[in-house]
Amino acid sequence: MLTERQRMILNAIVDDYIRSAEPVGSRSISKRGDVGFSPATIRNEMADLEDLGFLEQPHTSAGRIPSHKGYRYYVDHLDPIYEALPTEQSTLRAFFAEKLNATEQVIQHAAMILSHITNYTSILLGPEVFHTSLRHFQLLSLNETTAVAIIVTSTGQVESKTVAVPPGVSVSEMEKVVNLLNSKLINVPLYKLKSRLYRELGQEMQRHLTNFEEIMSILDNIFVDTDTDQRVYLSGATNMLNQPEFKDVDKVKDILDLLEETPTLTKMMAATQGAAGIQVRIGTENNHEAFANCSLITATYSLDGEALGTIGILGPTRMEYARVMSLLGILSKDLTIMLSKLYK
Amino acid sequence: MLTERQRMILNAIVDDYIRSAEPVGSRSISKRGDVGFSPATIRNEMADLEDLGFLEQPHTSAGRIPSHKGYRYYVDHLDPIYEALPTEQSTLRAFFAEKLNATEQVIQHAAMILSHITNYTSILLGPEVFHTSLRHFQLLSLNETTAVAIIVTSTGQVESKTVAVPPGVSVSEMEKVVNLLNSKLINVPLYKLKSRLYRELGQEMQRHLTNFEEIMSILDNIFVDTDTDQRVYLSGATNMLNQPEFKDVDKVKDILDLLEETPTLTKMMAATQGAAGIQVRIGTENNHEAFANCSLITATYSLDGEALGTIGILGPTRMEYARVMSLLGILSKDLTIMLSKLYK
DNA sequence: CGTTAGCACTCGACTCAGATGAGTGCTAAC
DNA sequence: GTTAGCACTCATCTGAGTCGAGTGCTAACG
Repeated sequence: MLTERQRMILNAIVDDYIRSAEPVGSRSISKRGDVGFSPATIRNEMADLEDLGFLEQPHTSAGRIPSHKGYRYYVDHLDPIYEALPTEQSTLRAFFAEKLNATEQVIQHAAMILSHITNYTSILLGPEVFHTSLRHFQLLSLNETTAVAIIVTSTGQVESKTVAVPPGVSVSEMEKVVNLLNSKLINVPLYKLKSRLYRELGQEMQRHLTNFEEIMSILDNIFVDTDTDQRVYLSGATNMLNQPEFKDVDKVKDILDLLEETPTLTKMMAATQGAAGIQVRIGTENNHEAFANCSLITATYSLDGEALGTIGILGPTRMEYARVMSLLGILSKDLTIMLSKLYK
Repeated sequence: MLTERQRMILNAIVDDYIRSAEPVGSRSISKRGDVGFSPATIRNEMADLEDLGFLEQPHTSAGRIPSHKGYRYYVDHLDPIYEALPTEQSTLRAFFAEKLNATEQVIQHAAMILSHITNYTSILLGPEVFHTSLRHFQLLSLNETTAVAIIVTSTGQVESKTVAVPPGVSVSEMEKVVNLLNSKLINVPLYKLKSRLYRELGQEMQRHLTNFEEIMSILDNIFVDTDTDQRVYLSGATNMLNQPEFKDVDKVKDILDLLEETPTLTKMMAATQGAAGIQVRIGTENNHEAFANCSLITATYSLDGEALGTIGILGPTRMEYARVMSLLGILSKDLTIMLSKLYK
């Protein structure tokens, strides 16, 4: 589709623009050395690239900037063997040297490191509780009307939920249920918990319990959120303010607002959950008005070969794709290794 | 210290400036009606107020803006019977109509409501785990080397921590300790837990346990953070960007950065913990460079007459003190009532 | 025929001078 | 003590002029 020379020129323009955030002119490309042509020749090619939709011109007599299509081409044809700087790699490795023994801590800390190294905003999705399994269940009554349910998952996460207990349900009855769950449903994945509960234990419970209906509704209540609730960790949101394209408050306000909306974030991050490798969504590919000038790069970490969560970096469309992709690749692999060490 | 007329003029200037964010001139004060003097007279008084340090002038031929001292005077002499608008009050009340039954949910939701109503940033400090007492303790082994400790407090909060288990410590031994804690230390405030543990149970444990030292170090590990860890909830950070004085990215960057630093926030919020009533800290009174142009208004909510946590609003020094103070007053009282209903 | 030098042209960014007007301080009169 | 009047200040706005980076086009070159 593009000639080799066009490819090189497009590449040079994107590179330059990523560094400078200013429209790139034919002269500066020519001077770089890696494209050995005169400005005039490059101008001709640039005009062609603009016709093809890879470049844009803010106004006549300005240089060119990459269009979304241009970024997309750039990313799709990126040199795959690019390696992050050794200093960055070592910072990242140092993180894994630290002894952290709770999943949540690990993820949270990873988010911080990632935003610090990259100078962009990091968004991490915690382990998908959905796919972990039940390790221990407990119901503790707080007073006459409320109780707290505690679920410990196979990854050592502790989820708790306070629920209302209808009058008439006794402590001893609840204990029966808890014992039943702990003896029969250990190691069942959480997303199967509800159906297994009904299918296998329904009859037995009905026999043992006088307030079957009420107790079932309590359990429903407990498991309703737990299995969709993927915790999202955000770090370095204010790094957005460092970007020259967002030096105008109005432009960055919508972005930061959206970052405060955890449900939306979760949904956005989960969109590529399961896809292998490193995903890049450029500008409008994010399907959010506010992120029209942002790119999101994501990777997945896993446990036992099953995707657990997602790590991502949000930056301007003019972001250092190669560097960030390399770093995310390293971190996702290391997270996978670290988590499996923790829970094997 | 100030004459009645000076007080009125200062009041009028602060009011006007809070609304308009623009330096206030003598003419506009005169036209308001509540100060029945000509611009010339008001000008004279304004000059005096500036000499006294209550007002500042951005430049000759501009109006006056309140100095920190001016705001301080304004706040200290605020009409104490100011009432928030009925519509705002009803929004706030509606919040308490919702049935929420976990402390954490309540606080988090309150933070959201508060930032929405006020259009400022809300910072809430969750119940001080420190002062709640132990309701239930549990240690669950995850694999050979790690275990998860679960602490349920009297307010129904569930705190968990994953800890490393040194080799040689057996499950049965840990169970002994757990049983001991649950039978002897229930209802002991968390901050006394460690000392009680050593004083009362040290001997007994030493008798029962072969690995006394190791187990004690695990317990130390578990209780070390729990008692200082006050969770902070932030909402509406981006509301800062709405303020005209922060329309410059550089000015707001430091503020948002500081808001991301939870430990600093916690410390700042806890600074007035325990003080009765509504506290206002204006500009540099916050002891943070970045908040030099911000004011923080806080109130405390409690349980059983003991301060549990703090709710606060952060805004520009030019913030609607009366309105916010009224709203915080209402919310803190209602929170106190709601929490005591939940846990009595 | 692809490449390049040359040149006229475009247009945002910057600068500077003048006009505008909100607001002040001072003085003198009420 | 209060106020009208007035000269003065100074940030903001406006428009003209300049600058320069960058373009597109044409003609010449190898």
